[in-house]
Amino acid sequence: MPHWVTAEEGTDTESPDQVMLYYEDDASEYYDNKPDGPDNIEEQNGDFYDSGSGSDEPVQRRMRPRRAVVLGSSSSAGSTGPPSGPGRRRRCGISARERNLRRLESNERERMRMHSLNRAFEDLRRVIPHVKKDNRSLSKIETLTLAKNYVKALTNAICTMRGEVAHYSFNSDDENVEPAFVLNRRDQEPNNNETVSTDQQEITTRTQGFF
DNA sequence: TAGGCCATCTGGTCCT
DNA sequence: AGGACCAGATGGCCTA
Repeated sequence: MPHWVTAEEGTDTESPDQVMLYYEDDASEYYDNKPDGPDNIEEQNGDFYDSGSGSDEPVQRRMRPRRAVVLGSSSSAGSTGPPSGPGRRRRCGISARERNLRRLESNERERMRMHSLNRAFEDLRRVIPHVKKDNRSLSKIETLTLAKNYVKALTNAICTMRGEVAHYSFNSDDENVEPAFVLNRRDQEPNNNETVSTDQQEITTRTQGFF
């Protein structure tokens, strides 16, 4: 466990508005040696892999360095809501140790939440036809933009097949992402055992040129 | 070196 | 009350 140091360590009577918490150098134990637990990140040959997602892609795992943190001050996120600082609401009857524990638990939950969000992004990347650019995976914004375009293109294809007018047109914003379009995912994923139906091939062919 | 992308921390707000 | 969600801040990594 990290050694949390407060301005008045050992007392529960400090004003939360003036307490400064910081990690000592040996606090890296919490970050570097703590079990990975639910996110299933495994280190292999210096790279980290997400065994939960089934991906062979190395998962970037960058440890944020410990830095001084002032609790109780109106730091980054206080732009909205009531003014903070002296007089701000405080939890009654919660010791500094308890607050620290809550904060660490909250951080862990937030980390898990972001990991699950990233897994969802990875799943989305897998189902969007694209070609890796410079041998790198799609960024998040590219993934979302491509997905949007893909849905629009598929919708238009369906409309065309029904003899209806296409629902969507593609504007310049849609062209921000320019990864080449892959006609057949099986070309991209040789081990993919999925079968592509005739209708799917038809749709795929009709969406050519939208990406 | 600047800029893009990202992970993480953090505190406020919303929801159950 | 506590967890989920959100957005701002920060700093590391990578590439042009």
